[in-house]
Amino acid sequence: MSIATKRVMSPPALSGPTGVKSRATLTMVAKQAGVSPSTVSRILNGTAQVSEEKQALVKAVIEELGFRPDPAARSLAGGCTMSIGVLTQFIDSPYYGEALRGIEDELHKANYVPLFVSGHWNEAEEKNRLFMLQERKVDGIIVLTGKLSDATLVDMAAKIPVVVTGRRLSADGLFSIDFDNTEGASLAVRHLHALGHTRVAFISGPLDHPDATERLQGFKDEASKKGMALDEALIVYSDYQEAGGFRAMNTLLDARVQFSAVLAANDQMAYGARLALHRSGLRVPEDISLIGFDDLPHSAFTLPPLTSVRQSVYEIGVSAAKAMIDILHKQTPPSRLVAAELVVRESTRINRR
Amino acid sequence: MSIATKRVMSPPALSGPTGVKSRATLTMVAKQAGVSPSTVSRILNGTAQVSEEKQALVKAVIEELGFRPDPAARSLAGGCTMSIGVLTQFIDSPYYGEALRGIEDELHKANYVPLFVSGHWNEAEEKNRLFMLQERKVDGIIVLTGKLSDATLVDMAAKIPVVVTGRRLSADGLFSIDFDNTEGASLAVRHLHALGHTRVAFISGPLDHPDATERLQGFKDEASKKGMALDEALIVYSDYQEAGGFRAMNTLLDARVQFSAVLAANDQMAYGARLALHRSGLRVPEDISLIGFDDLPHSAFTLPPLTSVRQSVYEIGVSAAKAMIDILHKQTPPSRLVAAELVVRESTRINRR
DNA sequence: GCTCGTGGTGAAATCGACATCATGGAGTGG
DNA sequence: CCACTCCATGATGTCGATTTCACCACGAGC
Repeated sequence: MSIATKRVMSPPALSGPTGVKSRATLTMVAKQAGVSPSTVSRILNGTAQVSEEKQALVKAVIEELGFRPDPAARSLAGGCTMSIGVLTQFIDSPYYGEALRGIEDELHKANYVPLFVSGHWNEAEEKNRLFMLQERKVDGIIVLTGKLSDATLVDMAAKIPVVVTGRRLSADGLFSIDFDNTEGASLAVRHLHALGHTRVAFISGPLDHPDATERLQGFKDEASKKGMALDEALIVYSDYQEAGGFRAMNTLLDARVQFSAVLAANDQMAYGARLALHRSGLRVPEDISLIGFDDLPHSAFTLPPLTSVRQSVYEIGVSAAKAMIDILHKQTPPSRLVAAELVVRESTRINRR
Repeated sequence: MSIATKRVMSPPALSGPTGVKSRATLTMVAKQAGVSPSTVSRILNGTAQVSEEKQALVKAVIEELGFRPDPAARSLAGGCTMSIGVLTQFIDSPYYGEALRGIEDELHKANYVPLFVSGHWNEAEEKNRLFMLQERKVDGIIVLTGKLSDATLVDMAAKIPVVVTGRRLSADGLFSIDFDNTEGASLAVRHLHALGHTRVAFISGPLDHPDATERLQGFKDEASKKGMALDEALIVYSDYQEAGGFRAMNTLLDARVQFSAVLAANDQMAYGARLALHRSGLRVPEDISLIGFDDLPHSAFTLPPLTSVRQSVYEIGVSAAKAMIDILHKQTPPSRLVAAELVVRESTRINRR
């Protein structure tokens, strides 16, 4: 209805930075340059050889007309859409947020556009969104962790390039980027051990998150290696959220378990735990040492600034995007296992007890 | 997970474990139902009247084949793409993040898909991204604040529905949703005044953000109305970031200005300020009261939990999305001015001095 | 009784780019 | 000098949906 009216106002070209673009079409470029549309297309995609002069000529015309191929038309005709689907879990997650930024920045450099969708840690929803992405003909899909089975991903990779973070997986058209979660947890435990802590509590993430189990494993392994206490009472399970960390800390406190340090499986839970500690009159780090995991940007500003295991999530995002571009360019991306690093701030201290 | 096979039928129409499904096309539906493609299209978009029986028949076939119209083809043919462009500033901003979630949730209900792009508080970049969005033929655009001129937005609204937050603006095809920033700041000042604070410092956001100037204005107005101190030395300008709040607090402290309370123009700066206060041996709230603005989810877990001016950013997102859907349905969205509300926690207290 | 809408429908053109195929001329080899 | 390959390039069909136009039947109006 209103669509009919809209179409009329195109011709008068106002191609300046003001932004009103009368879309130039490939055909217009062709006519203007005195060649056939096929030739223009060929130049655009480098599909076949074209003489130097025409090439230059056409490029000039493209520039002049400010022509940009229509993604929809491209997609229809079977070409690429220059867009990459990105499955995250919650669009406002402080953790994955950084990865999204990395992806966006990197993709933009290569002229690709990300399409962000959220799976909300729900397998059915993730599948659904992935399906939508394919429906929208994205050229590739980046999956940030999630609950999908490996098989699902491998299957999908047969049809479309996939890059997945948070697992170690390899298949045709599939590339994965993993963090060293176990090593990260070990790092934290070693730090605590060096400070003389022998009884440290662990607030775990939900075990249906693969990274949560890895972090837990890392904690257990290193603790037992160092001969530290490892009773079940020292471990509580929570949900990776602030409120969950708060509750977890309280159950730990209520159980009257003895410990001089706490390792939280992510920073958000550490924040909550820290508040719970405060409510119980326990000081950090004087009475209890506290370590987080992820080193969210905010952790440098908590009270006290939080010691945390750092994995540059931004870098993960960048790497994932780069890997995707590589795959799209038919190159094999270099394998990357993002290393963990301990950022020591002020929430940990020597055990005086 | 083995149940997954049965669960998928109407919405995603995923096929067997292989996942590969040769997309049913409109033409296939038409043939299968024994009608012409035109008729199917008409039923799909309600473009014209179709007899009851054919309508039912075709709908059945669509269901059976799991047909979903191809967005690209639709877009090409001039129909709608069922996608809405969303311009945010940083994809990982804790503030806008909530709005994005609201938008995503609401849009999804109406079967629309958001396309998130970031402007990075850079006018040229914002224009550029907006341009890309139009190129991708989104059906509408939601702009979260940003630095674009009102004129730019109004111009754009002539071509495509626009919903913008953070300003009060009205034009054809343009709808705006604003928070009551001034009122929010007033609220905070009144609270402080009631607690007996007469000298309160203000850490402002960058003045090229319209909301920052409004918050500053609200602070000034209410402070003078209550006859509170208002020397220039009490006001410092920063960048809405944690680190900026930290620096701002320090300049305030270094300048040896007298004050018993601090109002930060957003929570992130309040976090930074709080750390700076701690570094100087000042306690919150015993020595200094502190109020933030935005009430980020995290603020309930800071030490002490932060009193803050709440504006449900999630709601803003939802409202923006709803308004967009309304416009797209040719209805006039109800005007909404999101009210501010003070969440009193533990960072403020009676002034004893 | 004959025209004039009008509601229901199909045929065909179109959107913008890509891919296949056809063509004509330039370059080799026998 | 003819045949044959090898370009560069143009013509044409295709992707999947929308939309315009033409058409047919059926009542109503004069």
